[in-house]
Amino acid sequence: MDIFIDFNSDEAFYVQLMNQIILGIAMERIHEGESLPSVRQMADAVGINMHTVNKAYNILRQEGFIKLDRRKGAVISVDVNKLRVLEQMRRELSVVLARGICNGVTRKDAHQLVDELYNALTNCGYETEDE
Amino acid sequence: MDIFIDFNSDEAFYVQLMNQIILGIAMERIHEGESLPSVRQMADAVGINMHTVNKAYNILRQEGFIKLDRRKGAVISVDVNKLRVLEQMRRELSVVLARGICNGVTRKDAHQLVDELYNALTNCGYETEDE
DNA sequence: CATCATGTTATATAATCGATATAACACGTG
DNA sequence: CACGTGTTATATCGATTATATAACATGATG
Repeated sequence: MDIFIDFNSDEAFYVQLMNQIILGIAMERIHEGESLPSVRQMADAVGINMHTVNKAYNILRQEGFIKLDRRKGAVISVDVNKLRVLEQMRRELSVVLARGICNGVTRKDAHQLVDELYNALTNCGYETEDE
Repeated sequence: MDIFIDFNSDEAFYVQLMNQIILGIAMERIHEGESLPSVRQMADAVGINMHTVNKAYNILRQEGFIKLDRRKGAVISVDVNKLRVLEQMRRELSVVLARGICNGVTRKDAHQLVDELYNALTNCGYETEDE
């Protein structure tokens, strides 16, 4: 998991860290059962403070992406909760889609974007069907 | 345009205001050429400060949703920039989709969600095609 | 057992952000 | 002119973000 913090971004460091870890899990660049670097190691590696990393890890735990174990550190362990996540997606997506609709993004465009991102995240080709 | 600010939300007031206006434009509850209430009227109406409304209006102008005219106030005037918005959508969507993928949201689920929201926003039925 | 690294917790500080308040200015309209 | 408008300038207050230093309990290692 190579993580890069953009110090000029307007996104908080802990949010950048969280997002990249979530992307990493989705892209299977890190797998269930594997551990993230310790808060101090991660902090050193990406150049931010220990407590900022700790904050990110704790929210990730709270959201069910990792489990914190004093022995094994921050272990990837997704507590699948499809309904909860679908609700969260619905809320965030509605505004994103509205922005698009105002700017001429068609339904087809939106689906194409979803497919594109889905492929990029799952690396399983160009098929539109997945079940 | 009836706008409601959730004072208990963790979302900033000016973000809530922006989002509801963008949703309003997408849903055609307010149309190109029409004006939003003045910053002071809007502030009174929803119960927040004038400067908070001003901040929202200015960002909306900066993002090309309205034009500020001393005569006509905040006029809806979408400066269509599909490419810019698609880039923004790509960035925001990737994290949303990654969250979903980690939680068992399939490609089909994602498309279904897009369709559902697209229908809700555009009120044009249940068709999956739109061009 | 002693050492070490770990997560955790507690403070403290500085900078930034969000929200409000008051005031003033330039401008267009009635 | 008087009024409402957007705009700008300060000031204040609280919360958030990020850092820093320190301490503690615990698991692993030698």
